[in-house]
Formats: sequence, C-alpha cells, structure tokens
Amino acid sequence: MAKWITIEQMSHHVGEEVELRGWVYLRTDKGRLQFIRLRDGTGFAQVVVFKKNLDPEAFNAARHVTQESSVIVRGIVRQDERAPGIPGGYELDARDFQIVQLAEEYPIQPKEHGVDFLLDHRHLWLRTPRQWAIMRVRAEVIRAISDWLDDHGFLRVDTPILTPSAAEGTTTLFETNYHDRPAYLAQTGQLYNEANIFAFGKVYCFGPTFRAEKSKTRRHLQEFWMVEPEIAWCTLEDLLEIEEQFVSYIVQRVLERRANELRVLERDTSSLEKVEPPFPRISYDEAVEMINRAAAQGVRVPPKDEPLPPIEWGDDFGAPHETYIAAQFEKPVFVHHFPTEAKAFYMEPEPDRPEVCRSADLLAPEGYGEIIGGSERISDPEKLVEALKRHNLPLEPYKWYIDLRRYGSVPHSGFGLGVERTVAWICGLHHVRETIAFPRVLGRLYP
RNA sequence: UCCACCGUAGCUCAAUUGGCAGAGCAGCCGGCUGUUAACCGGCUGGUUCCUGGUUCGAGUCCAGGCGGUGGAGCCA
Repeated sequence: MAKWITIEQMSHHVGEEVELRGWVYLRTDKGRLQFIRLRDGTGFAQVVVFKKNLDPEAFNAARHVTQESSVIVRGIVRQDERAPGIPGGYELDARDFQIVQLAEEYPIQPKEHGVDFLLDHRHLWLRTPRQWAIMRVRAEVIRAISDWLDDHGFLRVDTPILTPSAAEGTTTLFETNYHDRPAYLAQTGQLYNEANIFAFGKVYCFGPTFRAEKSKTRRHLQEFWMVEPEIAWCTLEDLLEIEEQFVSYIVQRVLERRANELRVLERDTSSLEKVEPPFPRISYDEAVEMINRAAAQGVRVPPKDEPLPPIEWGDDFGAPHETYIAAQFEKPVFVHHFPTEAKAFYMEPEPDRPEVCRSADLLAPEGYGEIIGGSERISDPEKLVEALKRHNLPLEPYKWYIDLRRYGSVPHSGFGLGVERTVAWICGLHHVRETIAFPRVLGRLYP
C-alpha cells in the first residue's frame, strides 16, 4: 500500500511510491500524456500521467477528468525543475488514477473574472492559488498576534458581541432582537477591556466587530476582525512602544513563515523588511502643516493622481491626506495628538492643551491607511462624565464604565488593530474583501 | 446618502451612423510523450438586466426602475 502524503511533504519522498488525494484545478491533454494539476489544501503540484504506466481504465479516467473533480492518485515522486506548483519542483509520475467524484462544469477558470461574479462564487473562489495564499497569510497574522500578546503578559479575555448600547456612534450599529429588547452587535470590545484590566492588568480581546457604515471603499467591511489590547499603568508614550514592537513582530513573522504565499501574491517584500522599531512619530499639528505645505505646492496623490486638498486644523484626515502622510515615510508612521473634538469621548485630553487628546493612529505605508487607532483613556470620573455630556451621550448606560474610575483608577491605554487591513497591506492587495473567507461588504450577504 | 462609470453566451469582452448578435475561453468530439491559463480541427451554446417609449427597424436613442463597480463622508 502506497502511503497517503500531502503535497507539502512531497520533497521528503523522492523516489517513493505514494498516494495524493485532492482536486484537479487544471489539465493539459497531450494525447498519450496528461498533465494534471492537483491541489490538496497544503499546496499545488503536477501529476504526470503517461498512458503506458497505467491500466487503460485509469488512464481513461485521467484523460476525461474535469476541473475540480476529486481524485486519488498513486505514483512515484520525482524531482523535476520543470514541475510547476507551490512550492513546485516536484511532480508525481502516476501509476494509478481514481476519480472520487467527477465534477460538473466548473464556473471559475484560471483567467480574469469580474468582481461581482467572483464574490457571488466566493465559496468556489477560495480554491484558487491566490485566495489560498491570502488565507494562509491571514492565519499566520492571527497566530503572530496571539503569540506576541500571550508571550508579553497579556491575558485574552473575550468580550460580548451582543451589547445593550453604543460604544461610539449610534448610526453605525446593527440592531438585533434580544428577547423583545433591542441589542446591538459590538463595534468594539474596548469598554469591557477597560473593566478587565482592573482585574488582570494587561488584556486583549480578539473577535469580529460590526459597523453598519454605508461605506463602499477598498478599506471597509461590515464585519471585520479586530484585536484590542488594553493596558493598565500605561501612558500614550508607553503604548506607542508596544504597538511598534507588536506590528513589527507580525510583519517579520509572516516574511519568515509565509514566503511561498507572498511569492504567489507577487508581493515585493523589500518595504516589509524595513518594518522594525522605532516607527516615526509626528503630531497632528505637524501633519496638518505638512499637508498644507504640499497642497500649496500642488502635490498630487495616488491612486487617481488628484491634487492633495488642503486641510483645516480640527478636521479629520481624508483618504488622500493619509496617503500623502504615509508616503513621506518608509515605515508605518504614528500620527498623535488629534483634536479632541474629532475623536471618541473616552480619550484623555492633554492636560496643558485640552483641545488635543492623547491619541495616536498608525498609518501603514503604500496607501493602506489606518491599521491602528489607539489612545490613553480618561482616568478621572468627573472628566469622563463631562466628556459624555459634551458628546450628548446618556449617562445611564455608562454607569458601570464610570464606576471603573471610582474604584482604584489608574492611567491606562489601549488600541485596536484591524486584521483585514493589516493582511491587505502585508499581501499588497487592492481591497480588504479578499482578506476574509466570506466578506460582508455593503449590499452583499451571500454566500 | 451623494458623485462617476458599467450591465450582451457559463466566463472575459466585441458589435461602425439605429440595419442579419460575434470572438476567445469553458463544455463535448477528434489529433498530439514535457505542457506551464498548451496547441490544431470540428460541434454546442443568447430573455442583449427589467418595464415602458421613439422608430419601418433598438444591444445601440429616451424615461423610470433594478443590480454592480469605483470613490466621498465615516472608520479599523
């Protein structure tokens, strides 16, 4: 009996007779010679089927097998430079070929397709090499996130998805029915994280979050994954050091362990190799100056080569502003001390200058935009009540949140990193919809 | 919500001024022992998004609708 191995393991079995189980993704019919491209989830490999090496029935099966049919192939592993695949360089010289199920005419071909068609066929699109590579990078990003946090004293404490009230804006909430009372899908676990740090010191939550934004851009999903670390006894300055260590670790880990996948994606990794601490830091004030200086000089920004619009102090950045700022640096860049008005209610105002708050966003290079938003949180109960009132938020739902400041309040900070934007940046993708298996984009709930 | 663009075969796209709806790929049949999205020959394949209008005649022009894409705002 030939041993069943995976495509990933082929290089360790050269000269041996083995069995592969997988799906046909391409076939080249040369008459008495068939080239079958097989994938099995671990990789992509070529099976070479010479008529003289098989029973007539088995050869006939190989000759008529359709794309995406499930098959079991027995043969001898051979090293050959001409063999395509991932990782490639090894092929199977077939001795037997069995079809488990002959697939019907398959809609996705190894060629260009439109976005609408691909999203409607996401359940099948996932089988293609490019999507395979992206999902494997995503899994590595997630493992790197957990490993780094777990190894640095953070305790994972999961926060609820069904919540009674808004954490931030109310217009972007998905409402659901909680036994005849309204409940909302979580936009963030942060407020609960803040409760958890007083019990556990350093914590993080990691899960899906939901934003009912009417956003139709390459950076937005209705449902996305966010990791949110929160740290007691931590100032904004301490927080930025943690963030740059964390992000650098994630990037270097993917470069090290998912090189094959990045090659499939044709990612130029030279800019990723530079991602290590420290990251540049500029204040919002400096950023506004940089933007307005550039706008006055008529600087244009990708992707549409439009003139960079000037900005007024107090406004939040638009996409071209983020793109311009990020393009001035080789590494991710922190922009800190945003106007208090433009940010969420819980951010700590700078004591000597309350019009700005102790917040910082991290902008990824190459136009991938904001991948982290973070801040020091208000630690004084009275200042927090004031801030809630200033934002016209009701006090009652936040009673427990205010309580946290009444029983042993300490300076504390936290941030949220968006998994999809991080994966899009590392993979060099144009749109975050490819970074999650079943994306929830505006107007789409199938499959 | 707003702005721009798009909707023709299973897929990617053509169709001149309003004048017989076409090609490549996929599928099926045949040929080929090193293909890299093979190649060569043949066959099959249509509610031109929907509704209405103009016209001798509409894929093409007009109106409304539906669906999609890109972007803005907002955000990770």
